[in-house]
Amino acid sequence: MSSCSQGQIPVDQAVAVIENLNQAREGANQLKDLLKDIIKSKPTAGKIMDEIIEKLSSSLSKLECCKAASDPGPTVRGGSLCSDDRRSEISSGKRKAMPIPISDGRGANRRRSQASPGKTVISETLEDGRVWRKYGQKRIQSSSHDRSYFRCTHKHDQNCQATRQVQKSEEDPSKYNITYIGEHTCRDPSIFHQIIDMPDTKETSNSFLISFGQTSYNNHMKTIRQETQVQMPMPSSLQSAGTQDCSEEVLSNLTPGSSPADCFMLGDELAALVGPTCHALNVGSIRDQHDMGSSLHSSPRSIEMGFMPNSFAQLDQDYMLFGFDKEDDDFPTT
DNA sequence: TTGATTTGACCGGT
DNA sequence: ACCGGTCAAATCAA
Repeated sequence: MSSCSQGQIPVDQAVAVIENLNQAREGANQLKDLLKDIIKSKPTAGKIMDEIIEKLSSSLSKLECCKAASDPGPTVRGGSLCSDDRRSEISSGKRKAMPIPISDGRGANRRRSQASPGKTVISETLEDGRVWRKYGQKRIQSSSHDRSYFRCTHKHDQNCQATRQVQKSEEDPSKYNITYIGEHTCRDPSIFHQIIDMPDTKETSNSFLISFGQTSYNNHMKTIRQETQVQMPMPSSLQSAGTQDCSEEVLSNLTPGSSPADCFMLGDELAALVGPTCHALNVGSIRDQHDMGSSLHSSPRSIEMGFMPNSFAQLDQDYMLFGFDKEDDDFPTT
């Protein structure tokens, strides 16, 4: 049985969905074009259209990846999943003095095939909601600006193959041309926002959010269905005393600018705060469930904790997320 | 101390 | 041989 790598959607259905999404995106683009005069006077309308198109594109790319994953095809990097695990072999000293045997993988397909140019976007910011790690920078012949190379932070811990290339725009150096290559296969909590953004999808029907903060979590959170959201003031004891321990099985999902010290333990106090309003959450027992995947994501503006029973593969089911704003600004959208 | 960035070297494709 | 993508030691920063 051929199915997507997440084991959720049969490929034949995925193909049909891709077809529908393509038509929907095409229609949205046409609609945007037709409404361009209205969009000029009401930029919000244009923004909404852009978001719709973006969501469709995002869903499409995920499904395309899903479909591609089911087809036998060339591997991205010579089929080696651990091609750069050579650090342990080169213990110390200059690399120049260390001849590398062909058999260790260095002779493998090191350069990515140019047959897959990736998806290029122009952005004023490098932020896109993902956590990237820079691994190189090169002066490019055809450009006056250097090109920077980023890989997903979770390349090693989750074998995520996503990379991006960032280059300042030739036309407008204040903007960046960002080329995304490969799909994220990691489960970065940043994508929780994308899930939360889609209140009508199946994904959120089983998700829960507790948001602490002086104001609503942000505009994203306003879209969450009422029955799965609990708003409450930030407990003072969590602001201070609760920050010293981080014994959860926390993945390295911290965004730049954050620190491990931002993590905190959710305890019985929170369970008491949640109370019967959110009886589906057995907060007191969460930290005792060792087979539960959990992750923590923090940024200068918010802290989120996600808990997924059993494995990341079941992200869509019984997913729980906690978060609160440190400030009452809108959460950065990317 | 640990994780991220820098930067020259290495390597494969053209 | 050249170009561009990636590696990894050195360095930086928190």
